[in-house]
Amino acid sequence: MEDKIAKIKEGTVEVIDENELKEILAKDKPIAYTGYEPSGKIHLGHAITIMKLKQLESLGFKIKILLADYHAFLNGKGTVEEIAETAEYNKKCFKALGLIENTEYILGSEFQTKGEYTNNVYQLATLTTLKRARRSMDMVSREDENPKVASTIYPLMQTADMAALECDIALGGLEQRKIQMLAREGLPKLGLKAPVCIHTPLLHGLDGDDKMSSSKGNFIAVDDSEEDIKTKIKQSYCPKGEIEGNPLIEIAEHFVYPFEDKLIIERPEKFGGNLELSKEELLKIYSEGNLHPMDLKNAITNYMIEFLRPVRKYMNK
RNA sequence: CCCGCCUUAGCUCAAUUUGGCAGAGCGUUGGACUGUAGAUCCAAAUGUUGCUGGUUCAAGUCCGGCAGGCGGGACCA
Repeated sequence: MEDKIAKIKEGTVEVIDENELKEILAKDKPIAYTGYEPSGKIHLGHAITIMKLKQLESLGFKIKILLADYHAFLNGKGTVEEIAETAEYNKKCFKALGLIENTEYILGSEFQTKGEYTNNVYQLATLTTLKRARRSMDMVSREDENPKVASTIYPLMQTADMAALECDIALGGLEQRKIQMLAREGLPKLGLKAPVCIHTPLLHGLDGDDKMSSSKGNFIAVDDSEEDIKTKIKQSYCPKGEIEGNPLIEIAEHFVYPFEDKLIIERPEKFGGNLELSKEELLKIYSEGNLHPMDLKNAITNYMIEFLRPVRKYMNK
């Protein structure tokens, strides 16, 4: 039990609430869900949550992935038809990342117009202030000079989703935090049980921006070609000696060390020869300025090309 | 339904009272400097001026219509 909790917490920012998590772990087949707005590219940021879902699956959870087509529509991401296509593509990406057999993929529009669901949304609408709803969308909403009513319906629907999907855990990136907290507050008011909310950290963009995001093009997509991975990493922001906000250090933390004890760094003799670094060693040597950024970049490039090889393979078949 | 205002490069905005070759900053791209990127320096690219009709030798600029947006008013039997 304690062991499971430690595993679940690993690589997350917060679990709200840990005591409730214990109760959930006692259940027979608890349900964990994450919702994704269909997106043109599935990138490493998405992959962090997918990997966490995989882990939850291995710990006995049933996984539900919401392909949130209506949410994307409300967020101005395109026409319903375009979004439906993107959703199919995303589903394939998620499968390529390993969520194949025991994962239930659910299209939002399949249930988000039903009576009980919309009733919950209307109930929540009477309980939620405009400001609170808008504020919850700060990190999620597409920036819009003229914000639409849609952006305030969005968090209410996300709350209703949790009830409809009967989830015990709602997993999401940290940008979801305010919506999730709104949900934890709102659901009990409807006499419903709020899920445990788990938030994963946000990856910095390759350009050093606060957030890796498909709209900014500062990401590595899970199905990027080897060439794309190379050039993207080569052009990445990577200040010497700095660990904080360094996207390549973050990639190492989230994509290398959960799976490998050592990161292999190959470099010519004139630069000191090859190295194999544990996480602690990497952080130490890099922050001391004793590992050249280019060596780190080359190592991460080689690693990520291999890491994502099965994904590319799956996507191409 | 009525009135007023707004719409110019990817973004923020210029374009002299009184029509005269559509510009800047940021961003983007390319080079220089670095064993990476960034910073810095140098260079370059980018426009159906919301759409549409008209006046004029000449319209971003003046007139009409339309669309979208913002603000207000009216209606509240």
